[in-house]
Amino acid sequence: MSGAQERPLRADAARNRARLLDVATEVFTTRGVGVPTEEIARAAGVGVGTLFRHFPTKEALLEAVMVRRLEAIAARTARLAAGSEPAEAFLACFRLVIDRSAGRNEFAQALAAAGVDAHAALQESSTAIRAQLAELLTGAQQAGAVRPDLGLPELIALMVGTTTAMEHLGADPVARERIFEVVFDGMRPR
Amino acid sequence: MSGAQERPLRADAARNRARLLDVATEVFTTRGVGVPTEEIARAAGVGVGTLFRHFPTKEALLEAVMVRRLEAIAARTARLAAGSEPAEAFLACFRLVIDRSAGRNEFAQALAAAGVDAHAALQESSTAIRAQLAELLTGAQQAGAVRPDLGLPELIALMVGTTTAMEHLGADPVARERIFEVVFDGMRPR
Amino acid sequence: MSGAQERPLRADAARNRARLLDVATEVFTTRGVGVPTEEIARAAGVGVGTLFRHFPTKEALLEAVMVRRLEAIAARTARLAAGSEPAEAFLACFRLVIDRSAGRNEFAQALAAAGVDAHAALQESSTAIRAQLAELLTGAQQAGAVRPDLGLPELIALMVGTTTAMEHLGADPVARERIFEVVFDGMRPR
Amino acid sequence: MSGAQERPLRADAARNRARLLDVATEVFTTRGVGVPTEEIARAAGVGVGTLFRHFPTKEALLEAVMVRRLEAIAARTARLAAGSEPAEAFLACFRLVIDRSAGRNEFAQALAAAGVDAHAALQESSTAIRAQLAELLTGAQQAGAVRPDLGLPELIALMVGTTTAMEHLGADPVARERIFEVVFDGMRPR
DNA sequence: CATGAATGAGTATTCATTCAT
DNA sequence: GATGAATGAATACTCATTCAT
Repeated sequence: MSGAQERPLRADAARNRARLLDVATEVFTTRGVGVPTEEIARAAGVGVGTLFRHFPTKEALLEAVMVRRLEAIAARTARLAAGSEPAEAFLACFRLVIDRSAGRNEFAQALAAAGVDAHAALQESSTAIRAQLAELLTGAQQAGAVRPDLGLPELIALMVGTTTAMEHLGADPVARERIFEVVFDGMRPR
Repeated sequence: MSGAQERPLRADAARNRARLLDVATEVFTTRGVGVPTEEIARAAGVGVGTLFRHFPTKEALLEAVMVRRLEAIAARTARLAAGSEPAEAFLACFRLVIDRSAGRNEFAQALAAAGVDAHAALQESSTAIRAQLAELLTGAQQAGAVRPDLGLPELIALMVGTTTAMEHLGADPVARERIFEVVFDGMRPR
Repeated sequence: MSGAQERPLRADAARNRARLLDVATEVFTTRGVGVPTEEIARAAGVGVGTLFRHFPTKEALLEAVMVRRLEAIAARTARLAAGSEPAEAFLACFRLVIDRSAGRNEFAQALAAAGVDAHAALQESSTAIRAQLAELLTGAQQAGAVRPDLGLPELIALMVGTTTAMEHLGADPVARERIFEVVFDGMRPR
Repeated sequence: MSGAQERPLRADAARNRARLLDVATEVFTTRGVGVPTEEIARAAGVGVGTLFRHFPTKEALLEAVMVRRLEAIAARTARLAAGSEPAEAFLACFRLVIDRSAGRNEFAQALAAAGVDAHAALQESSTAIRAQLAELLTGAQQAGAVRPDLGLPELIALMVGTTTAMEHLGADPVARERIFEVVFDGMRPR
């Protein structure tokens, strides 16, 4: 499904790549994208050279992290869409995106920004998710569960906005749920 | 409450300070906080030395910019609160905060950062706004226009989130209005 | 005569700039262009930041060094051209270029390379010298002292080549003089 | 004279070594010595590891390339010396060296670097050529075709210089020939 | 033997901040 | 007070060389 032909990658190389991605995800998410590459490499237990062998640019690393996130979301979304009725699936997916996008805002924003600039891989997986979202949205609208005048751009904006809101709320589950209620109620037809 | 007594500041010094604040607001808002101090100074028509005389740190400059913004919002809010009935005032104020927070998100978020890390001056004006918002919120709730279980933290989170959402929508006024509708509808009692 | 309007430059700044140029000339000439910027800065008694304030790029520094050399050569050449008869002036100038171009070859080559790629300033002073050389060449040819079929490109190639030859000869003055004799004899009409 | 006894080298190993040398010659000549080892290995169709097994150092690779060149020149020179009269042989050999040294100058200069710093193998083949050149030179001088006061060092310097000159002239065959004429005329007894 | 992943010292450049003019 | 030159720590990225697979 991906256009590039990658050779299997040696066992240790694959492990390093994975560690790098994990560490980068954690670090970018909690401390922002300003963290030095060297620190990421150290945290992953490899030298900088290794980091740059796997990801030729810091930006490429960031992109890879986001692609992985987006793909995870897309996979879950697909499962949700398949297993429930439209309205439910739509809301479940909305929650999913919010939960998975948790972390530093500058980071989460890339979800939407992807559609605008971004490079190949990101573009691709971002497009995939957008398509899924569009379908879910239409389904929920046809089921009468969501206001029919809400477009995909607004939906994404609401998702990004909700993510940001959640970040500022911290962990309090009651408050978080209240935010979801407000947004979900607001999206219903009047 | 602040320990230092400020002497009146010479006329030209005051003018420089004001220009610096104006330019910094513009620059931080449109291009983010990553812009070099030197560039800000140049745009304001002064040397870097002057910038650092007025604001001992880049962070201090950023803070000053935000304080000014918050104070402007507070003033408007006060006027709104005085001149309209509670529910209307509440919504008008919500819009106001969103519109005035426009620009780079990292920036707008400082509103909420209040209790967390911010410095004295920011703390202070942020607290002032929070008080006003709390009052407006309570008023709107007593008037039956807003769900009674919505707390101040959730309100602020919604504001920050809405700001973010707006940023991602760009200028399209119809879409922006739709976001407002969703959030306002969602805040109403069920 | 130079197109850019430079303000006078503070005394210390001028001194630093000059030191930087001197050190860079020395270092590039004797050890090649691979020498780290930091070392050049240290040798000039300034921080790297200062180096980069004066020359925004390592390449810019190299260019400045060469421009200075070229300008020095051009000035001397002009004086030579004015004070002697064509044939003599031509040969004197040839010697001058060789002597002034001494140093690491990669470096000296830039003289000719200048006409090909190079940036504004270098281009300019390089063009100036080329014009002078062309005039001297023509004069010498009309005086019957140089083969008439020798063009400016060949002349410059011979200069660069002679410089290289001299480098490989070291300081032995007799051998050096013999090289000059060979080249000068060779340039005479047959 | 060299202490290590080399075992015959497996067929594929020999092939790899040869390919490496060919590629390195091509690459160093056309793009300079700054090209990364990895790229050379890739172009030769082997891994870096293999490159470093055959040549323990990048410098060693460079040296090997030059030795091969020098040996090729030496072989041709020997044939020339055997088959023509002294004066002709001398000039033909001069041309040969120039033509064979074509390419990046830093490269051609190794010829002269002989007595200065070079390592064993280079030293050796360089010395061999020098001996041949000395003989040819003497022959030409005895035949009255070359000024008798020209020593071997000057001859080599002239060769290196001529190579450099040629590089700066590009491909124009007429101009190149003119350079040869100048140098050859210049070398004649007065 | 071949491979290519890992390493990490080394390099150019930026930018907040200080201080001599 | 204002200026802008000087500073140097910090940072992304490269590349010769080593070594596990």
